[in-house]
Amino acid sequence: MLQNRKSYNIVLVEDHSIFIEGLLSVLKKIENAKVLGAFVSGEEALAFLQTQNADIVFLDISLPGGKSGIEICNEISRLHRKTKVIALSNHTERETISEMLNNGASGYLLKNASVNDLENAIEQVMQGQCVMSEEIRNILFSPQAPAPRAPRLTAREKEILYWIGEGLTTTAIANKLFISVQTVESHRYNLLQKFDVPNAVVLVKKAIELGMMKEVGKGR
Amino acid sequence: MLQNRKSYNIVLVEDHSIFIEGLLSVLKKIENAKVLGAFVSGEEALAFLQTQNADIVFLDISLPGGKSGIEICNEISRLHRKTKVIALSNHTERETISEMLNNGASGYLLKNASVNDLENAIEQVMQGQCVMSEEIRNILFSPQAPAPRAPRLTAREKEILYWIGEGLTTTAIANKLFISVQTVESHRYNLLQKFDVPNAVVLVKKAIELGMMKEVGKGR
DNA sequence: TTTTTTCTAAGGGTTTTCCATGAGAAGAAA
DNA sequence: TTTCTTCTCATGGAAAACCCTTAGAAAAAA
Repeated sequence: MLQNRKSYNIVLVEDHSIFIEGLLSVLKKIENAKVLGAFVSGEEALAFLQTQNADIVFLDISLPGGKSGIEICNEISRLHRKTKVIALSNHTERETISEMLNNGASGYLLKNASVNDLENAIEQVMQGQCVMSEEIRNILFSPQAPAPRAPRLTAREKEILYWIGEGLTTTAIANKLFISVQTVESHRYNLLQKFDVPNAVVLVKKAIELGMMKEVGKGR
Repeated sequence: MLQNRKSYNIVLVEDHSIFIEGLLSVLKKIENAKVLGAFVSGEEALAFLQTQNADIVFLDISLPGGKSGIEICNEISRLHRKTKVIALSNHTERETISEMLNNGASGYLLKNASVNDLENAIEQVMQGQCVMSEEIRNILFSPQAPAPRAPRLTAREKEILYWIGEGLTTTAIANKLFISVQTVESHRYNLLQKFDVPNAVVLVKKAIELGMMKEVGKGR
């Protein structure tokens, strides 16, 4: 193969120095892999990429400093179209994985990947394919968890919901938001309808399960 | 120092092969460290330790196979008194950390440890001291999360609480439990008192936070 | 066997929530 | 501009929750 002639330029972004050592050591064994640099933060890697072109970036998701791997991934693939990003992480949440792929990653490997996995990944990604660990594939393509779909709430409803969760009565909420009691009751009623629940207790419980009770509506 | 003459025999237990590579590479740089073997599962390591003595075992917590790092740690320190175990993990939950230490670990390092950290850890542990990453120390010795102490509930109260959480009305609960509505109301009232909350919404919310809503009271 | 806790139940009143529907105004989207 | 969505407010009645105290019986603990 022609491509085997030239070696691929690789950049590592990873905050665990021991793991970097491992990657270096492993990549050394892969003949057409050449590591240009290893960086602890995404910002450093971005700066480096402005000076040199890389073919592949192995990118961790949990990074120190302001930007997460997801943001870094987005920037790399925006600014350096030819550079392929392969996520290298232990995160197995469906959400995280698709975030990463949606932000331009060409692959997603778990950190327990073998040398072979790495080698294959490099090869495939350079051929324009998308690679991911078996486990990741399973997570991504397994039958969606039976859609615990959250109702779409309006801004006001989120606010009301929040205060209900704080234990305020309808009257108290009305006073706090400077609107009439009837209005709050309307929102309350609509919330119960949207969530299809019989009362505020189950409403809040369900909202918590759906992760919708996190400081919603405080500001306005 | 005398101790520098002989090298420490080290065993690695870790299921991420790349990380093992990193460890090997890093430990190679530490003069008096000698790696006897690296194992993917705890069972393998235990078997190995029956044939050879190790001074130090670097032990991951999440391991494939039946036994967790915590169990392995326990067995190693029970069966091989002279062998020191250093946990090498990314888990930062107070619970996990103290579990590990209670089961005989002499140290707890995070996986983002540097070469220096490793070197120091080896040295200190061999001198009979206990080592841990700065972050771990902080977690362990930081002021206990102000004890979100859960009220002690009676069996009946747990049951009532559960059904409130399921959205049943007082009457419905009374019917379900074959007791009078007044009784249920009493329990309800007492629950609000014990939790010091104004209504059932906050009651359930707080109970969820305290982990008290898990299949409570279903059986009786 | 006392003492304590828990479960049971009641009274009687106040407050809050829930139901269901209608409807005007303002802003955003088509 | 027209349509859609959201926010607003209202009515009026039914149901449920909350308040607080008292109290007997049974079970558990001391």
